[in-house]
Amino acid sequence: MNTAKGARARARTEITAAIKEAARGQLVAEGAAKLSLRAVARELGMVSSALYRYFPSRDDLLTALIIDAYDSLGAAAEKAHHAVADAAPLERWTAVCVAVRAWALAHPHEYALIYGSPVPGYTAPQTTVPAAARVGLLLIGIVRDAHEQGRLTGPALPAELGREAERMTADLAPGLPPEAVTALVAAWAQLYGLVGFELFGQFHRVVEDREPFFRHAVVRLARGVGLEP
Amino acid sequence: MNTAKGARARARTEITAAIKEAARGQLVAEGAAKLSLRAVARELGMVSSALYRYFPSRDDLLTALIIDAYDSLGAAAEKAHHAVADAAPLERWTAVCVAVRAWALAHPHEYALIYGSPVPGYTAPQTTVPAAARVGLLLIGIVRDAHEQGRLTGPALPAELGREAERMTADLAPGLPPEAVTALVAAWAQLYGLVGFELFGQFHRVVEDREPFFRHAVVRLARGVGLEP
DNA sequence: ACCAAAAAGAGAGCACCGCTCTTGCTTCGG
DNA sequence: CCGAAGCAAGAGCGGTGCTCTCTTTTTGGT
Repeated sequence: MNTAKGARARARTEITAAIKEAARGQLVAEGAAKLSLRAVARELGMVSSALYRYFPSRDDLLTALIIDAYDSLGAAAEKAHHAVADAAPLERWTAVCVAVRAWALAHPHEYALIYGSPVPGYTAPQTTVPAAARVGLLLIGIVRDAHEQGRLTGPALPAELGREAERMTADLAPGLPPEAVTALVAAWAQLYGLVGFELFGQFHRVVEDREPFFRHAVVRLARGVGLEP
Repeated sequence: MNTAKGARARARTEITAAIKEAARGQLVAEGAAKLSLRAVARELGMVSSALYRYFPSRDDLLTALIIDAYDSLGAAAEKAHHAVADAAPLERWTAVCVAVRAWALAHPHEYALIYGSPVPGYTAPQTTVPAAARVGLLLIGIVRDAHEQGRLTGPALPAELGREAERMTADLAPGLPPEAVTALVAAWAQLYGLVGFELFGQFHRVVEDREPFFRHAVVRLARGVGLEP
């Protein structure tokens, strides 16, 4: 499908990729706020206006980078999970969480792009949703397997959440106990709280030995969801 | 100390405050990335270069806003805590967490400023530390009271964390059980994961009935730390 | 095979930005 | 009362995102 498209189409995809790569380089060097279309164009030997043939605005370039980042994170998590796919649910859970943290530490600016503050008036387009969901789906799958293996213990849940818990269960993971789904969604958010605090410096002079701390916290998260040791 | 300082000093503090207020206005309207010194100056009827008498750079203005935001959040949390200071630890814990969430929802851009991605090359100056610590100290105090009342139950902790847990305990909350301190630090980070996900749209089409969900998650957090119901 | 249409690049230009420097005016303190 | 310090103003530098126009190149239908 590459060669059949003609020289022009091939050049387009190549240049689009080159732009994204150069932009990613700027991202790791300077951060999202300093990403400059003109600098990207300069690096590629183009004139700035030519860039607008490929991305209608700076924010669209950022959106493309966001989707790539979600996909990169999702792929890293999936790869780590695949390596322990036959292990116990708790191990799989830990592997995914550890992979998320490792990816974040390796790509801090891209992590900030997707889980930090959203840019100015910008709201993430629907396009990002599937890529963003990959880690969540992985965690749901682990809990589902545990449930089917009868290795999921259920905690108590206040009655007021009954309705919402059932709705979330129907939407996200039908068949699972609603209490587990509620705890899972919370654990999902809390995981990124841990990663974000480490990455953005909040743990400075608070947590020093971070990897074991993280592993421990993540196991506690899993226990909260009902994953047995 | 205001009137005794002479007209010039009084004017300086007033203008500094006016600049911060105008900047805060821009912040809620446009977000931190679009905060423009020139626009602030325009709004105040000054010329842009005059602003540099008060803040040596845009980042310094942002730093001032960051400190104010930490203080505003800390004050809101402390006020909410004071209202239930005589209640059971779990209630006090919940009150503080709910206040953090409420403040974040009411001041999303300021929340993004302090708990979102850090700006470009910028590292938070040491000045922000005391203001940033207020909520954490509140939570520590609640757990300490629970411990002194004998209402703190301790969970198991892997041996590998012994060293780090003891160090954190000595630094943050000497006298408390190290397992509780470890869980507390994790819960502290996880709290902001919950708030951030709601605020930055990650819960869109996932969690709908957010306040009860949050309260529930926060109670689970407290249980994890060892606070009895 | 040709030729109109579509796509792409180049350049000039607009309005804005952070920031610096110089020039006068006002207030302060000895 | 007067020199020094603080302050506002203006011009200007290099940078930004983005638009518009003009030219060249590639494409696809007749």
